Amino acid sequence: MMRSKIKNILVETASKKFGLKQVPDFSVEIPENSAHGDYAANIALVLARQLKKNPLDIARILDMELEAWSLKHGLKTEIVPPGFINFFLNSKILGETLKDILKKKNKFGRGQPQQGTIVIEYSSPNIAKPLGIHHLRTTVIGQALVNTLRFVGWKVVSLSFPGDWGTQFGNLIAGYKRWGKPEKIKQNPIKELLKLYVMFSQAAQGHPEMTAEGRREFKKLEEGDKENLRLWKWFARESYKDFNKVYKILGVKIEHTIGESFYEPELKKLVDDAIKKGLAQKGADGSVVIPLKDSPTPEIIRKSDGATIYTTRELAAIRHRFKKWRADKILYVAANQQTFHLEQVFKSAVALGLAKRAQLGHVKFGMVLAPGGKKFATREGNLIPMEDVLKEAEERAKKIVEGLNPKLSQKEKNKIAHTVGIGAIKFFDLSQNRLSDIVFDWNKMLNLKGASAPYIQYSYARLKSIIRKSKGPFTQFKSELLKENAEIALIKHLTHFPEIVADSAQKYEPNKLAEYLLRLAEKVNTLYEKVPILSAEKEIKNSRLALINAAALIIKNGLGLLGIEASERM
RNA sequence: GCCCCUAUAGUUCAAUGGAUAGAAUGCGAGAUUGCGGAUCUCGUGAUUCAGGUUCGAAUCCUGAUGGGGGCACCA
Repeated sequence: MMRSKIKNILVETASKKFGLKQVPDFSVEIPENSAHGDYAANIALVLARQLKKNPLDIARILDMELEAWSLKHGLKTEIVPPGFINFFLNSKILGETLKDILKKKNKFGRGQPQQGTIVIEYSSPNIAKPLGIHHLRTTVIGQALVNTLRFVGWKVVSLSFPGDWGTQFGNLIAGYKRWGKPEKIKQNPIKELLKLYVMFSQAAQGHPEMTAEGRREFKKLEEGDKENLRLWKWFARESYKDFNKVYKILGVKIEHTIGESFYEPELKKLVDDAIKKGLAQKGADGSVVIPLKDSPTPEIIRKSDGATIYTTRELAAIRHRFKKWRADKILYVAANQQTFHLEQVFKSAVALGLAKRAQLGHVKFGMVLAPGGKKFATREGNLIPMEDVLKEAEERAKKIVEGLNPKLSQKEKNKIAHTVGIGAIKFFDLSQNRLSDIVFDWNKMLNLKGASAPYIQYSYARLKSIIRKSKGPFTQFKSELLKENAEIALIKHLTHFPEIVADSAQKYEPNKLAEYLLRLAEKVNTLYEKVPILSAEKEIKNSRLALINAAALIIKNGLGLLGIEASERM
């Protein structure tokens, strides 16, 4: 990547020229304003204070020293007040990049495969409830992170950790025993189970004897009660069928699904060992806690009734993951609300010697809020099933396809509606900063115009349309023939793809890549309007075909990293 | 009460401490004998407030205000 080459040579040159042991951190950025070059370094500004020199003088000294290197690497430099060094790529190096893209295709921009193993836990629904709109972000962001981190060279283990164990299943079983009807559940399993759970939770409010009843049922489940175990297995089976249906629509593939219940057999020993080693303490009421420094509360790992708790299972999971996959790191793609809880789990894991703090990371994100900015709550039963949202998106997209391309076959229309509708929803999420809240709004989410996946997909389809109409060739070009502004802007943008993907992966910020793809589509559309391709003179035509071929490759690959499909027709 | 996230055009979002704060949408004006008008071009309009640090602050620090979330035997 050119950016890291520039950074490295600047560090090297500065330390040599000014006798520095440590060059302070500085940036080589990709300026938004093209007049500021293709890369801009602020090293002279950063060094000015330390060296007590005029930043412009420092920039000039560095630039002179770099002259030969720049020339060799196809860069023209420029010193600009107050002390920026701007680098411009020349047409020869741009041609080389274009060639590289056409050769490597969807491998262009890939990182070296040696960075270590990272486990990413995401999309962990609770059984006996449908996947809801509130699972959208963890699922979509999680999948994008899996794809991008893998692309830049990490070995990635993708993992879902469903909530299939705990007191809530005591509540569910208690509700079922009170009011459940097997034949009704067979008809519509998830909907009925959710109803029972909600009914019981509501009835238990202000009725401690019912709360105790729920806990008792879970305790029995944990002790291996046959009837409760049978019910639990049944509920779980139905749930996974339901999840997989939605994942299929969403195009999400999670390699491993290991629920909380998996860790049940090892929990007793885990807690007992912790007590034995003096890392956990038994309270007067029979509960067991891990005392935590720098935390307002200790963490409970066994309840006073002797049953385990979520944290206990999390700790067992951490131990298991490090062992099974020899992981260097575990990332939790989980909502901001989980921050305190996960912090407690991480601190507990460190206290028990299961992990170093730096190996555990919480990739947090804002909430999907109900219209009006309120939280969706399952207890009140107003959960919005993800499946409904996805179906609605497909239907809206279908209407648009009908209007635009009525001649396509029904089958093809459906396929395009799926690609466009699902893409729109995913992009709506991924194009925004992870941390901000999203207010759920059908119109905005499904708006197929403007800064959206369909805009990018449309650009792709137009390129593909030209490619279909021409007979090629698609890889023969002369870079000196690509000299229109629109062409140069596009090639330059393509050059930055590896750098953007690397940033996006490193910061766990898919919106960086989403933004890049929007800009790319914009440049493609501008080129499309300004520059004729099929009607151009032969050599120019071939060069332009090579260029749009490369652009199409990058769009397709970039969207793919976000988990979004691109259709050749739409 | 304590803790976490957050505040940027009317609205929805961008912007590693860096150059003239970018888009989308909305509104206004324009572009089609031509490769797909779901497009393109131009215009309009914003950093919550008060201090501080810095050559330079939307960004960092302190305080205030607004919004969301969380605070051990739920997950």
